[in-house]
Amino acid sequence: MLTSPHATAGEGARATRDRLLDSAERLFAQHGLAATSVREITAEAGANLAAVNYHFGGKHQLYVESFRRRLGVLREQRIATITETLRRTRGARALETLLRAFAESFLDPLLVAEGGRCLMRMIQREMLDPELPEGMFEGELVGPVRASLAEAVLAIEPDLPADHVRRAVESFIAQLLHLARTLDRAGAARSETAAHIEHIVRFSAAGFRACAHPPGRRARTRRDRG
Amino acid sequence: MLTSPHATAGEGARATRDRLLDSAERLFAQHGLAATSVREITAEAGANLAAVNYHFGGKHQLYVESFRRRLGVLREQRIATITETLRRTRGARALETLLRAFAESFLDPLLVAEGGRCLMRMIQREMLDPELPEGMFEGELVGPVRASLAEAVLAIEPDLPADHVRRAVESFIAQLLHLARTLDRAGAARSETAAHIEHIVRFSAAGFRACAHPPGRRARTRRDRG
DNA sequence: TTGACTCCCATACGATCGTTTCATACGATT
DNA sequence: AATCGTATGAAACGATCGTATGGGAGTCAA
Repeated sequence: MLTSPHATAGEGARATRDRLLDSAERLFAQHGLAATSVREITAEAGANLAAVNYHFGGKHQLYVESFRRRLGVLREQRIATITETLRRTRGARALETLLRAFAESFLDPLLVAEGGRCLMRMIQREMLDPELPEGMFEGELVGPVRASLAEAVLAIEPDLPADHVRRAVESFIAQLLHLARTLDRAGAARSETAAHIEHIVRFSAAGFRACAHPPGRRARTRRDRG
Repeated sequence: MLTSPHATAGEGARATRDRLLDSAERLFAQHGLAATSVREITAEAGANLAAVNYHFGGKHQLYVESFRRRLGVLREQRIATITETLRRTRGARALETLLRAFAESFLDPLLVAEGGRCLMRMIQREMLDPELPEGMFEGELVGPVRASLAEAVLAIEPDLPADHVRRAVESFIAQLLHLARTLDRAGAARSETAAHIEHIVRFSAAGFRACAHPPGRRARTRRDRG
């Protein structure tokens, strides 16, 4: 009702469809798929109850669509951060710089307090109760980003065993996800968050370097305070 | 119907109540509070639909009760692992030993494949959508365990700044939670899991030691390959 | 035997859910 | 002007939800 009742056909349709996606994203993030009713979504979007089935064919497909809309850009954004940082970073502290840049990029959607907060919650939910088509989440976001980050770390620290790096990337991301959960519940002060990121970077950089040959002695890559 | 229809009054009642708790725990863990119906629970427990309201006063209180039943023993079990390991461990690798013991204790409920798997999922859910009374989860499990582990690490590595240790404990637990999620979805082979635990221990031990004085130079506690 | 109490059952109630149906209004096309 | 496809609206459908109700079976004390 904010715009003219119908506008031109195509334009009006797009508006309703997008308003549904926006409301759905917010509500699905807040309460989950099962606990969000179509009536809630359409009411918040200022649309008719039947609009969801008309535009998307059902509640579940609206859920998938509201997810798909974000997955691609999030993936490209994160990978771009990685390759960009890798391109212009050299020196003994390159690993820390890379991890810091990725961490900030990773948590950025959460800090802007805008619609970004939603996506992070949707991701956490999807990790617990997968509702997306098989492999969509892993294939379109998690897998590529993980691979890109591991590759970048290996470019910086070529002496580390690839297997160790892959696991360390998991450890690093696990901490970021955990911090994201914490921030999501109690939106901490910006400075406090920066300190937390700095901790994760230092903690993880040491962890990345903590292994040269898996079984026996510790890493001694001479890059350790060169 | 497995036992005699009623048995003695007290005994029969206890049986139904406990069967409800068991089924509720499993189903709440699998699908969440909202997505689990009272009818499902009572059907699986072989009880009447009204039994939930009779014994617990409602669905939500059954949820809380099925949680409370486990929180205390889990907390004591984890703290006991910490203090016990701390008591009988000395030497340069004491930190690794402590972390390994805690990690195995932490993931143990997941590996037994019995009812333990449930609790882990319930915890992950509770971290996303808190349904328990305010502070119950944090106060009865998370807080005490976190404090106990931080204290133990400080006893082993007294030179580390307490602030850093507290954050590092978070980082360590974040990795365990992440691994728990992974194991929960795709129950990996036992050996694969052991290797993953070993990685987390080494990664985290390095992270714990990665800081002597927060801003400037790295930790050099001389314990690093003494 | 009676009454009180505990536990369980079958059933019903009101609410809410996702989805479907049918009717209408508008712009574009012929 | 007549027609068609698109977008929306109001209303209803059948299903399922959590909870409430009333009664029956069992035990125990008086």
